[in-house]
Amino acid sequence: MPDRRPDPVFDLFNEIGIINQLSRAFFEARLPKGMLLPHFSVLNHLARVGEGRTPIEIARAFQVPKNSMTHTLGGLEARGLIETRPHPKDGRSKTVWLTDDGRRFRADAMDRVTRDMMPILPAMDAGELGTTLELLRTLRATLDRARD
Amino acid sequence: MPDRRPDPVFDLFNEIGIINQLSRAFFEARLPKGMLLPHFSVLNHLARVGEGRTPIEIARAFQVPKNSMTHTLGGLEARGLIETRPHPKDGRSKTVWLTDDGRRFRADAMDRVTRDMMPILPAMDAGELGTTLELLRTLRATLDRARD
DNA sequence: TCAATATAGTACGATATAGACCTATATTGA
DNA sequence: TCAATATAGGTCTATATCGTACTATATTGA
Repeated sequence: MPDRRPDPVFDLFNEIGIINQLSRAFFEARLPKGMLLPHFSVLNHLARVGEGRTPIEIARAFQVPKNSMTHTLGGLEARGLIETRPHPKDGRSKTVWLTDDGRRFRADAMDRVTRDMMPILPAMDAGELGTTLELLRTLRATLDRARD
Repeated sequence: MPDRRPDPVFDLFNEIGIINQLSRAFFEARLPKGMLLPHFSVLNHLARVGEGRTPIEIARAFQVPKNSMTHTLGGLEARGLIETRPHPKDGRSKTVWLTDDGRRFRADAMDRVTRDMMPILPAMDAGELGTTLELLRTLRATLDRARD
């Protein structure tokens, strides 16, 4: 008879929630006042995945409501770290680009966080890290599909 | 020469952030209007780990600021799902207990969420799940220690 | 073709989250 | 012992988050 209550999955969500809190705190302690994790995450996303994305694409990538992303992008634009241009094909939409300041800011922040992250890494086995990432990606895809 | 940029760990944090969003949405879609994931999480924590905890202990368990926990507990108390009693040993503190309504509510919500979670489970290998939980607990402990 | 519907983004409002500061009680150590 | 310090919890405030409703543009299909 299979377990009727999937405790391990609840434990997993619980652990994920706690690590989310801790990593948010870790990052934000290394960002200037007023900059939050979502700001850094979006800059990083643009630098890694590519600029010229639309706000809705970015919102989907982070699985946050588009309103939240509008707000985050507003903060970045007010600080001059991104700029938006009209969408060449879709009049309803627009595209998001890093400014030079934004690129610089992101690189600096990344350096700072990376440096302080280094001592943490040895605690984790590379193989297990791979397995973990794989499982989390599966879980993410499944949850994504489960969302009617 | 080792990788100077711990991409996999950043990827891990990123995946964790996204799953956090998705699981929050999954749970909240199955809770009555106005009830949020933190409310359910605290009820569940009390039921599983034990009642009679102080607010500060609960805040530490979830790694959220005590103010946030005060707010969450306030919501639960206003709905009659928990009650607080003075701390027997510490006049500054108090203890948190489930009410009968709270126990009932938590059991019902758990049933609903568990039922809808069932189809998701086969996507995950039990062994990998164990490895993942272990690694995340290590990471959590490390981050916890890194926090000066 | 063009009416019906879908989608991108925004404005507004409600509420969660969390920082700074305050009060009361506990703990510590000279 | 008791002054100095630490801790639990709350208040006040700022802001992040996100739901609802709206406008403008795109897409669809009869």
